[in-house]
Amino acid sequence: MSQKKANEEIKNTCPDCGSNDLIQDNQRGELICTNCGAVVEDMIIDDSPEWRAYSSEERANRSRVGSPTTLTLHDKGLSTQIGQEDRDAYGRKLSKNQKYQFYRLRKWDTRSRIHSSKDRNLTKAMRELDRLSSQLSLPRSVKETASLIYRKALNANLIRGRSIEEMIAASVYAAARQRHLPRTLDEIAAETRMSKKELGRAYRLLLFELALKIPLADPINYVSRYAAELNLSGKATADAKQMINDAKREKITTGKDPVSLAAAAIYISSILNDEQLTQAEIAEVVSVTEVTIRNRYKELVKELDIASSMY
DNA sequence: AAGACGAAAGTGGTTGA
DNA sequence: TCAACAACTTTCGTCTT
Repeated sequence: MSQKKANEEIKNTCPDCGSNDLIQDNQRGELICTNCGAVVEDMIIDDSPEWRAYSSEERANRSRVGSPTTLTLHDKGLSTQIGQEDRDAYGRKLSKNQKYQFYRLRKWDTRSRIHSSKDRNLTKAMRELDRLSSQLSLPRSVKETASLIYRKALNANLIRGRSIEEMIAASVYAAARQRHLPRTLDEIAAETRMSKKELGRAYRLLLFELALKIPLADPINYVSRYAAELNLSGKATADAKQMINDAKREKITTGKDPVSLAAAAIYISSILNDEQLTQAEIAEVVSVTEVTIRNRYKELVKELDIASSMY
């Protein structure tokens, strides 16, 4: 029971919302509130046992049972289910009477599991989240974060009157940015049935109502992504990032679409490193116009005195 | 002929009176 | 609520390689 002891040092209520519903994420070393998504504690130590078993008896005693809980299932993956087989534990067929009993049990088991409208909503929402995040090939961390944001929105009664799809998409957008793997509004809108405009509106609602703290989209994150897509060398990618940093220092990044800045930096860097990409190629994969890339890159060249290193 | 260039006109969103 | 505005887009004719 030395494990219990270690855990007593750790908080068990969320300072943000007072919920006791905290889960420990040992991969990231964080204690997270499942109600509002706040990180209650970080840098915690994974004290789950690394058990060894020397006999089958020990193994039976020490096995850990069940799958890890996950926020992407509406009940966090904790529920039990009554099996569909009409047989008892010994594999014998059930009598007619028993069969009927089990039918009713199953029915009520399902009903109680998915009973509240919130739960029903979440069930649908998590399915949609699954679909969307795999379409966008988003990693698990983003998915979990999106799920947290959505739960928070649900608790704040922001979903009623709006479509689940809409709010899930907005949550995904927010989560991707929070995790520094931004997807553009366009990319997400393309995978859903709504416009960039509607998505943006839903996202702003989330931002405002939930007071989410989301870092401004950093062009550097887009540089990594798009440079990889354009097969730019590591050196050229690093140069492009450096360029963005210089641009930030020169105050010329505010108000500009971070995507177009990334595009311009990639363009310049590709030329400087003898890996010349055409404006059209870049425009294609980052989905801004050539004209915009031109404008941005002219500006960068001028403000950062890049011309001198070109000749 | 492909790519780069930039002018002109239009769009959607933000800001400030 | 309206007008001004900045960023971005679309389109297109022209220059450069």
